[in-house]
Amino acid sequence: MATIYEVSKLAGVSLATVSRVINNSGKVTPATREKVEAAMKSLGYRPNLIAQSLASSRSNSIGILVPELHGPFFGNMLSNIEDELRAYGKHVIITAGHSHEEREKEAIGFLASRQCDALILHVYAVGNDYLRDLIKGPIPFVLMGRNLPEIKDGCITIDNEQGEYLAARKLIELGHKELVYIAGPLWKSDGIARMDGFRRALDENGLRFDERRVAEGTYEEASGRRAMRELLARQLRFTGLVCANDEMAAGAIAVARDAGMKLPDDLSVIGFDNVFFTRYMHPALSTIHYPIDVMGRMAARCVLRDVYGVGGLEIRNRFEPELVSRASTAPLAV
Amino acid sequence: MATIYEVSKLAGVSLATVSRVINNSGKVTPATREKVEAAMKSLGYRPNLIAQSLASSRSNSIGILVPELHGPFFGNMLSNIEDELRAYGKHVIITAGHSHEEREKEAIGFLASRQCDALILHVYAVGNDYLRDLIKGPIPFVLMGRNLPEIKDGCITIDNEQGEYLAARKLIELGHKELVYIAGPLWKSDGIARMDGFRRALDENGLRFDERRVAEGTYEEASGRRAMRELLARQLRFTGLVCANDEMAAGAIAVARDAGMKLPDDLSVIGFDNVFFTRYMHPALSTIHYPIDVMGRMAARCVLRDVYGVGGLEIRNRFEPELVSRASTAPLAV
DNA sequence: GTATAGAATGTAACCGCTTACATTTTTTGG
DNA sequence: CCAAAAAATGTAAGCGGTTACATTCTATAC
Repeated sequence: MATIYEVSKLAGVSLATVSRVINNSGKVTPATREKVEAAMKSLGYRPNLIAQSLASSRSNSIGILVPELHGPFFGNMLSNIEDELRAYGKHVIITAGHSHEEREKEAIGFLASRQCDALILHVYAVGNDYLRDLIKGPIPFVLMGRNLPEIKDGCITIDNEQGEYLAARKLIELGHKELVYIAGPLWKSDGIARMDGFRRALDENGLRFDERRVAEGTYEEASGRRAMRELLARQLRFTGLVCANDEMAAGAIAVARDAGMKLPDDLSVIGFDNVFFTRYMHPALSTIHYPIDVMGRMAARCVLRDVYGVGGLEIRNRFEPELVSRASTAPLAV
Repeated sequence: MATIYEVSKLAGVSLATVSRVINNSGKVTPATREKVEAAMKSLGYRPNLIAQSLASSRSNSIGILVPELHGPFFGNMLSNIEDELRAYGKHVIITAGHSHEEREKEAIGFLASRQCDALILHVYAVGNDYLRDLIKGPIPFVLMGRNLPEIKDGCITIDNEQGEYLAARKLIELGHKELVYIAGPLWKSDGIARMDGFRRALDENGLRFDERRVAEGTYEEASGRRAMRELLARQLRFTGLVCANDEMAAGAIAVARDAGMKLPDDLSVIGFDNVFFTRYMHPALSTIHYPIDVMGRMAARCVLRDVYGVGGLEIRNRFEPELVSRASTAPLAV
């Protein structure tokens, strides 16, 4: 690989001048610029980003930390973040934290030592205190799916409580009075918020919240299956199922079918997130739309604005979930 | 952020010694090692990976290029690659090429200037000649889903032709004689191979291959819908549908249903890839298993072996697709 | 106790670039 | 045509590490 030094020699100018044309900074005569560019081309020169970063203490790369790389949810987010950032010549370094405290911390450490200019964090396991300490650190970050009052403008959130409220209310409006709930992990803030929303819908409609009608899952499909089995084993009667996310809904549906239930005749089901495959399901799954794609873009724009001083970007921090009504929810059969 | 210099001062040793304990290289007395470690801890020191890379021309990071970050397929691959690499303290830089020649090349350029120690490439658009040139370059790479004879040991592939052969044969064995095919993009090598496999199954069973019974898609769900509409518009009779991947199958199924077909009674469908959501579909989709997870791991191991000299790794380069029989395929109704 | 090999540590150049500042060249105005 | 200001270019000191080589220390053998 050719270095800046060879370019400067070939072009007959100094290192500084070459650097100037690379970065489009400072004044350079069109004539010399041309000479330098010709030299660069003829050598196939590409700046060494590592050296640039070290010298300028700016890496033009943004670290992203998500719980998982697979699955239907985060890929979408990553894709949009990368898109938005690339348009401004920024790059992403992606890593997974697996919702595990130590691994999340380690990942943040890695991204930091990698000299990321900023971080986009979708974390569950680390505590707010840890994040508050992180604010004091040198590297700015934006937080997804989680609110930290200290950095309000750097949080991209959605109203999970309201979302699940809408979901449960939908079933109630359809006439269902006997509901069960498959919750997300109740140590995660969104898991709690969603369950709260479910409960509020019951309260507002004079239905009793009953712990026996709730089973906790992990947001994974298999846990949805497990949860549904538990629920069935409890011998309750129910005609409506609210799931804290779509994957668990998919799992629960499979088990319900095995148990002989017909959808949506015997059981109406509603999920949460509106991931892409809900449309492929049969019946297509009703759900709550979580605009993770837009939210990813917004996180990227926060970085662009706060770290790189890009102006004129339209940014929203707070999102409202929306009901998506499909075929998996039907009026209660009389 | 503390630097190595501060550590060395606090510990009362030289830079070199600190470097030695960081890298566990060379000889260091237990006593001094302890002093240094204490100093590092008390300063909260973390080596600057950028500086390390520059000095050592080894970045411990591997560049990954995939067509897309979203969708059901590549997330799985990324997840497994990252897992495997992390276990050896290596890190990934992920980027998307969108099956677009310029963007793929640009991405490779970026990863190269980022001083990646190696690349894992899942590319479609760049030609073999370009890849051959890349071999001559300084940065080793492994190729996924594509074969380049020059670097046989660095290719992780699957027999796409055989896979689609199995798929079509399955339907034929079930008694279906009137098949249609929704192909992948026919400019992609796997798109072609899969169609070849479909054709071979017909040939071997005395069925005629008819271009009117083929519609080309892009591997995306929407294109599966489009393709199915085309097929229906042609007024052919068919009882079996082979799709070049699962997403298109999902789209095609939705359209077939809208047209009044019942699955699997009126139509048997088989996909390809065995992505996670095929199990959530109803009827669950028969498909061809593509072990992208294991293949990701293997790619990672190639890098570990070839670039970092890790020994004793079990590595497979060539994979055989396997038929996964589920409920979407049924014997032809008489 | 001393010579000597081997182990531990230190010194300083270098990785490829940026950038503050110094120097040279060009432009401008009287 | 010359001085002063402005513009273009050059010089050299880092950025935070690694590493070849030089130096110092320790242990061993006689």
